[in-house]
Amino acid sequence: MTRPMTAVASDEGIAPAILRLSALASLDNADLALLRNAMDAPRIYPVRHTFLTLGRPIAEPLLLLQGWAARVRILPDGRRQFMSFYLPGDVIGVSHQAMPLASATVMALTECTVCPAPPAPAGSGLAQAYAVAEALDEAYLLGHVVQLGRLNAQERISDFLLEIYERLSLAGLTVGGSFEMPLTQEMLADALGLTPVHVNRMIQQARRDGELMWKSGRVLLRDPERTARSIGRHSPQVTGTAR
Amino acid sequence: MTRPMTAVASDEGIAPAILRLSALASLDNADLALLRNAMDAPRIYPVRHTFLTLGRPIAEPLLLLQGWAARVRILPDGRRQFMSFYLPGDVIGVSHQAMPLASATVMALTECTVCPAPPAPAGSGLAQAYAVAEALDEAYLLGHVVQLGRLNAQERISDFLLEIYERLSLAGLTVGGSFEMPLTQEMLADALGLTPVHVNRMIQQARRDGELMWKSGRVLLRDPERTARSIGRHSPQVTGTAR
DNA sequence: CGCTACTTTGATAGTGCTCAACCGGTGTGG
DNA sequence: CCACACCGGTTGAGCACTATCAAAGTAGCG
Repeated sequence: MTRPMTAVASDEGIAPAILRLSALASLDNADLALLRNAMDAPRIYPVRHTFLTLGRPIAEPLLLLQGWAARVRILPDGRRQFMSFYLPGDVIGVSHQAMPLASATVMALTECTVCPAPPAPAGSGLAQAYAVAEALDEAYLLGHVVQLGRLNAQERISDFLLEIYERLSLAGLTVGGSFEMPLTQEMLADALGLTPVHVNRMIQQARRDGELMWKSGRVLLRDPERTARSIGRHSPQVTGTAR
Repeated sequence: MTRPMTAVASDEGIAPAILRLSALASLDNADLALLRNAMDAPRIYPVRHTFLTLGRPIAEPLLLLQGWAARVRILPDGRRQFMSFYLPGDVIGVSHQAMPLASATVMALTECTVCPAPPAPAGSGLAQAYAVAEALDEAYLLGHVVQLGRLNAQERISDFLLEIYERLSLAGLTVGGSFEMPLTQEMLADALGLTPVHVNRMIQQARRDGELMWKSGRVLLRDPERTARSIGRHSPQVTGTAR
């Protein structure tokens, strides 16, 4: 457990989160006020900070403003598996239980800026946004199961990058087909159930195939549409209204 | 879509579901009355019935009384992946959205008896039971990701059978270390991200190792504790109170 | 400038896949 | 009552994908 630093959040830091939540449901001024208010108390945590620990109580849900975090499980022999990722605008630690215990450990993969997720009034747009976010979360988790179970290495990497691309787009964090990718190839391997070496080789092949560019923490997908079609990817759709 | 048959549910049909829910939270007489009442209108669906279809609206949550169902995804080229299983006492199609769309297709793997899941009064034991059930569901899904990502074939099979054993125990559906396993090896393969042939070989090896017996739809785990230890399995724990 | 962390490369091994065939039980119809 | 079909389980041979081990290259950073 590490201590937060008090943050002087610049506007560009919190915009993605608001943008993302707005994309999930229409937020009115009251909702936005709640969010802005909560964001007045941002906290910054360093890499490897543990937000939640498997089996320990969940204090309060957090809204991720900046950075990446992930649900992770470490096996006794050291094998590691990332189960899902949290990007700006995602909510960490929602539960509908009275005394919830964390169903997984959540760890900061980069420096992370967070704030408490403001409780949403029943029926509000914000409540709806939370619900959609939760449903999306599950949809991505289901997608991850399919990835691991039935896609080969090449397909897993493409599918993963497409998912991230799509999610970051909702938060306005993509420029053209490109976005920041703070994960190392080793982390990617631990998300995709592969070894770092093999991930490296498949990425190089994708590069040779002109599918993507990947340099110094930034990924450019040459033709997301085509790639998506080639691996039969279809994006989660969990609400009748949004998008 | 197939038509339900009207059922004359015998008591042994609904007991497992009540047992399971009671194991998740303490239900009072009002809760039990709600359940018993809902169970008065059981419906029986044949194998391969589709309860929910990916992207289509969810009508009402269902309580599974008898049989097995699963969330499944079929890829364009025919590859199939089971993402999670529903056993007696599980609730199919919970959502916190206003107009929820199914995040996956749910299909009956055996003949299934279901009834509408009675709406739970806020704060009731039943509501708590639903919440815990939902959390458990997610915990098992996370476990599935780890299985697929970081366990080898042998470990996946053991882990899967242990999970099923544990879940059926909650519903009182195990006798000693044995329980009914209606899945074919092919379905198991589609759950574990393997081929049927390889599943077969690994099962035979487990048999030779004296780890399990598997005959005519019934599995006996010789020493669940030892097996669990050997693969470092630890059971989900998502509530401070129950169990 | 020298760490350190990350990426890249090579050689070899092994787990799990593919294809193909056979076996055994069960249910059905002649 | 037997023939046949069907489904699920079993077996064998060969191969491909991915892992493993080891080492070298590269980039950021104090």
